[in-house]
Amino acid sequence: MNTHQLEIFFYVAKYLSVSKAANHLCISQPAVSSQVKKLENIYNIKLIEKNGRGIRLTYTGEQLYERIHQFFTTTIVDVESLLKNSNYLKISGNYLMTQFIVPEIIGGKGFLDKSDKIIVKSMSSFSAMDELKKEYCDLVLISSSEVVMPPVEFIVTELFDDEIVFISKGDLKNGISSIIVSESKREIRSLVKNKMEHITDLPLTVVETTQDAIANIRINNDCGTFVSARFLKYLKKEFHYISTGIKIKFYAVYRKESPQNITIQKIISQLKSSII
Amino acid sequence: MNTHQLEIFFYVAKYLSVSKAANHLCISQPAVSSQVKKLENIYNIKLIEKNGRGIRLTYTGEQLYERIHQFFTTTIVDVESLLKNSNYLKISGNYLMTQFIVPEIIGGKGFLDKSDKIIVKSMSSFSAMDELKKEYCDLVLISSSEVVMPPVEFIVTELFDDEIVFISKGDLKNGISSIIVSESKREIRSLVKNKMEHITDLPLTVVETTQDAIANIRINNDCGTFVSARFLKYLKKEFHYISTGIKIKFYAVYRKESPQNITIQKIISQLKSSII
DNA sequence: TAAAAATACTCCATAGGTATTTTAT
DNA sequence: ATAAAATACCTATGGAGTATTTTTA
Repeated sequence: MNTHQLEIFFYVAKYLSVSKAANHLCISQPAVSSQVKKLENIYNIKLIEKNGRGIRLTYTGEQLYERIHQFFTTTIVDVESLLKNSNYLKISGNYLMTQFIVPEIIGGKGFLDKSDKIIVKSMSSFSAMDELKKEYCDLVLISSSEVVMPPVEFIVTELFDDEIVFISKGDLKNGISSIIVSESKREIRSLVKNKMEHITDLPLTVVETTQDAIANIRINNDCGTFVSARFLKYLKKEFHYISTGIKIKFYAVYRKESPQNITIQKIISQLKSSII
Repeated sequence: MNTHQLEIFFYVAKYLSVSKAANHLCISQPAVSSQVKKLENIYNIKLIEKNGRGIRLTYTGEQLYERIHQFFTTTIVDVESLLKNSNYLKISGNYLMTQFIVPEIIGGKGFLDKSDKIIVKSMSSFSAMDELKKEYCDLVLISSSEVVMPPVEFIVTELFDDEIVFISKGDLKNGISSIIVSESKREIRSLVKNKMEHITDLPLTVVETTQDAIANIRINNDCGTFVSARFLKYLKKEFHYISTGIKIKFYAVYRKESPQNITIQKIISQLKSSII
C-alpha cells in the first residue's frame, strides 16, 4: 500500500480536480495524474473518471476518500503539530492564564533560559482538559468554582484563589439587560441570587470561552459577564465591576510522567507566588 | 509530511526493532534506520534511542506511535480490502446464508457469468449490518425473528419464511443440560416457554454467531441450540431436532444507490425462488 | 477556443542495496 | 562471541518535470 499515492488521490478527491491537487501539493499536474493512474493500475480499478472538463469520483473512489479522509485531515495535522512542537512545553488554558498571566511571568527577567521553549493555546477549560487527556499538551491552566477531580494519571495543583466579579460597560445598577458567560461559568448566575437580584433573571447567553464573552460585552454596553477579579488588572478600567462573593480557584493539571515536569514545576511555583 | 517515513517508523515502533521492521517491510535494515533518522532530522527530534542491544521509543516517539497507530492498522487494512475487492460483490451475512444457501445457488448451472465476482463473509447479523453501514459490503443476508427496520438509505427485501427448530446431539427429552445460542437468538428461549418447559430454565450461554453455537453442540452432546429449520438440510442428520413453532424471516438488505444492484437483484430473485 | 486532463518523454533525487563498523550483552 | 543498529558509499527505481496532445464545454 503506497501511502504517497493515497495522499495524492486524497487531494484530487478533495478538490475534485487534478490541477488543484497538483497546485496544493506543489507538484506538476502530470505527476498527479500519473500517481492516481498507478494506484488504479495496481488494483485494476477506476477511482476517478472524466466528467465534462473536470473529473468525478467513481463509487470506489468515493469509498476510498471516505476511509482515508480522517487521516489526511486531522491525524496528519496532529502529527505535524506534535513533531514540530515536541521540544516545546505546550500549555493549554483559559483566556486569563494563557493570554495575561503566563505571558507576564514568562516575560519576566530571565525566567526562561534558552532551552525552555513554550507555546500556549487559549481555549475553554473543557477543551484544555481534553487536550491533556489526548497528550496534545503538557500543562493545563484553568479556573474552576468547583473542585477539580481528574483521573489518577494527572496531578492537580492549586495555584491561587480569587473571587468572581460581574463586569460590564453599562450601568451596573440599571443598565444591564442581558448576561453572557462562558460554558464553565454557566452556573454562576444562580449562585449570586441574593446579592444581585436585578440581574438574576436577565436572559443568559452561553459562549464557549471567556474570551468570547469579553469580546461581546466590549461591543454591547448593556451586557455583562462574570470573570475572575484578576482580569481587572488587565482590562484597563474599560469596565465597571461589582464583587459577587463567589470564590474561584485556579489549578494546574499535568501528567505524572511528563518529561517536561522540571519546567512545569518552575512555572507552577512562579504562578503560586504571583500574588496580585 | 512524508507518510512513507511515518509508515516505516510505525513498524519500528510496533516491533521495537529496526531489523524486524525491515524484515516486515521487505527492505534492508539500513534503509529503515536511514528513513527514521531522516524523519527525526526534519523536525530536529529523537523518536527512538538505543536501549541495550535494541532500541526504545522516546516520549515523542510513543506519542507519534499512538497517533498513527489506527491508520496503519485498521485504516490501511480496510483500504487494501476495498481496493482489492472493489470489483467483487461483497456479501456479509449469517452462517446459513453465506456458508450454505448462497454457495448452493451461485454454484448452480451458469448462474454467474464471468463478470460477476462475489465474495462472502460469515459473521453475526449485527456485524453484517455494521459492514453495510460502513460500506464495507454491498449486500447483507440475515435472518430475524423480529421485523427489520433499517435506516432509509437501505432497501430491505424479505426472502423467505422459516421456522426455528431446537437441535442437539443428545436426547431432546431428557439429555439436554444447557443451551448455547448466538446473540441474535438470545430471546428465543423465553418465547418457547409453553412448548418446551424442560429446556426453558436450563443455563444459557451466548456466543457471537450460530457457527460458534453449532461448533459447540457438535462437541457437547448435552447441549442444544436454536437454528432455522433450513439448516437441517445441510447438517447431515447429525443432530436431533424438534420444532418450536417460532417463525423467522430471512432478509436481504442493501444500499439504494449501490452500483452492484443488478447482480444484487439477480441473487435476490434466485434466493426468493429457492424453496426447500 | 479555452480549460482541464492525459500522454510521451527525460531526468535526477532519493529510497534502498551491500559492506562494514560500532555498540552492548 | 554474537546480536542489533549505525555508518559509508553506491545503485537504480520511480517520482516529478517539460512539452504536447486530447477531450469537452
